[in-house]
Amino acid sequence: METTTRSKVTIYQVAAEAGVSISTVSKVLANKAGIRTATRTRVNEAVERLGYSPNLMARGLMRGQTGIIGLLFPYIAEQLLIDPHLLRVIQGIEETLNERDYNLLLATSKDTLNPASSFERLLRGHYFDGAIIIETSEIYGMDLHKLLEQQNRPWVLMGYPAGLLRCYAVYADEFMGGQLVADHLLSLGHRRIGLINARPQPSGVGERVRGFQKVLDAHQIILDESLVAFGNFQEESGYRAAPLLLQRPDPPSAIFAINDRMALGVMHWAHENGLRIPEDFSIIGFDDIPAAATSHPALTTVCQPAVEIGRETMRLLFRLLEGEKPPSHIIVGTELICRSTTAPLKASGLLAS
Amino acid sequence: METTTRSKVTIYQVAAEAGVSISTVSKVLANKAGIRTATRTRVNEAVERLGYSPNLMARGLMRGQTGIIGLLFPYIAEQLLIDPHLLRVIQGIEETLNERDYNLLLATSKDTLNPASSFERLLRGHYFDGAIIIETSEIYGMDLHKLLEQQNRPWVLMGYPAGLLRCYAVYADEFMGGQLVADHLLSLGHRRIGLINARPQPSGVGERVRGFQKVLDAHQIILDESLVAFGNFQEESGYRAAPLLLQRPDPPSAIFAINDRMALGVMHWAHENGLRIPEDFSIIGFDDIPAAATSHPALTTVCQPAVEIGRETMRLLFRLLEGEKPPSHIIVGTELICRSTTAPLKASGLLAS
DNA sequence: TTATATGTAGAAAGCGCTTTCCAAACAAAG
DNA sequence: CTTTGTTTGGAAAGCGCTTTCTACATATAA
Repeated sequence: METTTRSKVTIYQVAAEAGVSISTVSKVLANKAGIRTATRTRVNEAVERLGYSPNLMARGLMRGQTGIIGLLFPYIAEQLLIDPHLLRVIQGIEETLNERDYNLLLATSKDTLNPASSFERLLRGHYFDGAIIIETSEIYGMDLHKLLEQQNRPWVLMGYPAGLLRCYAVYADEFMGGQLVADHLLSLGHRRIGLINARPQPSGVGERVRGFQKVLDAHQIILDESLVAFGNFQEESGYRAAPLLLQRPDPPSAIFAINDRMALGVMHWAHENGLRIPEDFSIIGFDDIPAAATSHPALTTVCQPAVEIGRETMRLLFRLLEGEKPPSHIIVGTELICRSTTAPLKASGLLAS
Repeated sequence: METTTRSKVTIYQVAAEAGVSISTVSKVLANKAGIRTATRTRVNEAVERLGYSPNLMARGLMRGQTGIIGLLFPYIAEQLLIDPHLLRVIQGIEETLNERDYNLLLATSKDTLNPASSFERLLRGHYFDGAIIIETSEIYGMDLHKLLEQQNRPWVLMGYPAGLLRCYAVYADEFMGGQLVADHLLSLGHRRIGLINARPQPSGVGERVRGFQKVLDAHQIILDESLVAFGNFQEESGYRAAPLLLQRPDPPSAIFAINDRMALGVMHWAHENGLRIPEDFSIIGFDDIPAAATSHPALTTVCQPAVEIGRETMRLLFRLLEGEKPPSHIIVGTELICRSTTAPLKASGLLAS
């Protein structure tokens, strides 16, 4: 408790305490050459004794950079509730941030009338050295990137750069994810496959369907239009879509729900209606939300390497900050998480055939 | 695109453009008296034309305050996955923050060796005017508050101030929540009540049990020791605890799980084992996580007014920043969310009796 | 010994702003 | 016409730091 620390201790007190000038203190702190070891230790001791730490505002002002990275995350609460994996992304960002001496300033507008306003204030305030923008459908409405470019500061989009192609972006290969799903189902022998799609569809999600479709096409399998239902990403909508596919006279032997929550909804319905998974039909989701691992049976799904996406995003931003000219898009692979809701066709079959 | 904006526009350019001194510009921007309206508009026009916005670092340096509130949130990703309601708290904080011109700097250490380090850097850097600390069991290990006091900056704890009583804190009345649960169950006629407790138990959670206990005591109902199971807050652990209570010869007619996830686990087990809710037994959770509303049947639970907690936390911090001497603890009420997993005793009863 | 190189520390400028204080300028009063 | 009061705007100091440039030692070479 009783440190010598008293209110504001500045570089001047340290200099006085060590009997040197403030320039010397500054140089010691920045570990610059040209200071005798004896002086150096003297300063360091003074710093220790006074419990000094530099005022980052003053430093930022002088250096012309702040050591702060802005994270522009519109509607954070809503988004995270929908997409818990974004949390992992933040984690990856944070990790990489802490390796260097950067800090995260979180901006999360929820002003529906003018979502840019709070961002704008931050952006224009010269607070950050660079920014990361979490992609949400909302951001396309605001002239964020125009603002960002005006500010002449690097920024990268974490997410699918729909309609915003001339920017740096890091995102998961959802197309590949869709392919993985199709490959998996096909390799299990399924040919009659249902799809639970959704609309409106955030930019990247369409890729899941396109990748899926592509593999089916390559195998000359036609995705029966009548086997496609639409939901809204909520579990409830999967629950409602399930009977549309499963109560037909010719139900699919496998279903791809383009996100886990809807898949879980289907499972729910199946359970309540006496259908066994994967004996009666296989189901596969997308996202690998926490609930996917704990559902009964555990859901086979596709996982986005969220932490890695966060890391890569920060890394890209750092390269930009260092004046490099890095690749503009970084796409990280997805992975099939094979659990217990998918099984070979022979074991399945609602149809006797 | 083609705004007049070019690289760095400072107060000097604005002054030149408007044909006044920088002091005048500064005064206009701060809306101070003593400037003729004509001059004022001239300056404002110049600001507009150049797209100027002040450098917040410089301003912060002069004013001695930064306009930044630090949010110290250890292990954010892990925590939010466990407690989605913390998201709402952040939302409440953000709202209140945006009303004034403050910004949120997020510090989320995950450095297991020395969790304080990243916080410490921030804290000592004079970056924030004040801080909010999200209570996690981890924070008690670090000498955060010592550091905070040394920095001489106000801070408030968002959470139950276990062992840290001499601080400002805002938290939910979990004791009251426990009482609500007991009242509800009792009013439905239940007398034989099971409890799914957990350990280790974060500070505030114990209050749920204590409140619950108190009401039972008041009604001279003895909480049968053998009707108490322990989990670890995960759904899985509720699933495992369920048979311990429900497969007894004398099962309870109602169960209080001290969090929703465990309650959901119990429901899961019940469903798989042919028990109907609420016909065969009632169950009630705590937290009101999103899944509680969408479960089948929807879970009766207790809700913490998370957004309000966030708001109150910020409000308390603002009062502190303004030099007031506000009450040190603010406890906001909890609320029973009555859904479909609880029913009067007559309709229940695994026992024929 | 003088000339030159090298190592070390301080003086001073300045980052972009706020704020105090002072000087005009003008109006009102004596 | 002077005195006093009231606006209104600018000069200047300074927030706490970094960085360049200069000055002084001391060491090396001629």
